[in-house]
Amino acid sequence: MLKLTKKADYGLMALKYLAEHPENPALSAKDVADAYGIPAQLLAKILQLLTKNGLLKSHAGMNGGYALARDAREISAYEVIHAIDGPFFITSCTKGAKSCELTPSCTIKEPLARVNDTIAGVLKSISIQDLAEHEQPAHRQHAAQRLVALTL
Amino acid sequence: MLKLTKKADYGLMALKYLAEHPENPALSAKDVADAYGIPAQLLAKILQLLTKNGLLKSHAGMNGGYALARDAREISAYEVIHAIDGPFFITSCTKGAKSCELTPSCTIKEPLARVNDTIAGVLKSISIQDLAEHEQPAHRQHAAQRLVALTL
DNA sequence: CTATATCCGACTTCTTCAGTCCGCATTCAG
DNA sequence: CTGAATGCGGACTGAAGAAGTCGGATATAG
Repeated sequence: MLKLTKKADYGLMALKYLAEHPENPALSAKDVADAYGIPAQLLAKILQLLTKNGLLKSHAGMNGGYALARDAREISAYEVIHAIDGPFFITSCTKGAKSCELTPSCTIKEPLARVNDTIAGVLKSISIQDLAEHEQPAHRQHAAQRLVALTL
Repeated sequence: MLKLTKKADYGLMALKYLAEHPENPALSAKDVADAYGIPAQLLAKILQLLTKNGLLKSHAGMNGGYALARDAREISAYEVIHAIDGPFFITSCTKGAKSCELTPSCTIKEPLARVNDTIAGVLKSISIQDLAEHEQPAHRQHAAQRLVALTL
């Protein structure tokens, strides 16, 4: 509950790895999988998804592989998760399509939708570059601290 | 992925319902279940969990039922979710017990742990009272807006 | 005593996640 | 041209967790 799937995790790791090795024109799925001890075939499918969603560029054939489609700063964790796991909603009864069947109106949803937006906002604010840098940029740390101060 | 379980949803709804009916000394699981169209036996187990974790007070026997153990302002959404679904971690490899087995060190975890804390902070800031009130308190809306501004 | 409650463990069913398998298409080296 | 390396993509299996059910024990008001 409230957990990222391993696929999303793997995807983030893979993009981070690519961001850390910009010298290579293309790294194969196997390269990345070996680097992290991830099942290669599984990672392959994940990278394919990311390619289909425009986050990666792929090149088939020998010495082929994947490379970031954009600068690492321009790819957010949100995009990665969204590409792999699809749109996320905190609540089971997403008010998107057919809303909540239960009850007149589960008024609970409205505040939780706001939580949902907040989480999405935080994830959008984190770039692959941020993951690749071992030290977090200072301004982000401060933002996080003030954020907690505000919301508590 | 990244979704609340229905149990947690149900728990929040039930607490909200109790908060909206402070005049009743105790409402039975069936009362609440009927009000929302939730399976009664399932909700019963959820309320038992909440009781065991000190969020509700129970009274067996005829005219028995449940009541909030504290003021609705003093019960956070975080507590409810935690009581029902256990401790939550965004990442599969929680750095709690045995940390991540994969790889030297999946450095990805550190930034995501911060996201985790942020989400927890937001959930802690929301009380059952907030859910029960149809209008969100203004200061909280502003906080959320500033939060997004800061983190984006 | 009885009806209505909570309490609690075991169980089934359903869905989703994680991972595998296999065949096909693309590209490059020799 | 051929073969190896790679991406592409559907189908499948097994395991885990979520959702919900069942049955029985205990407590309590009338």
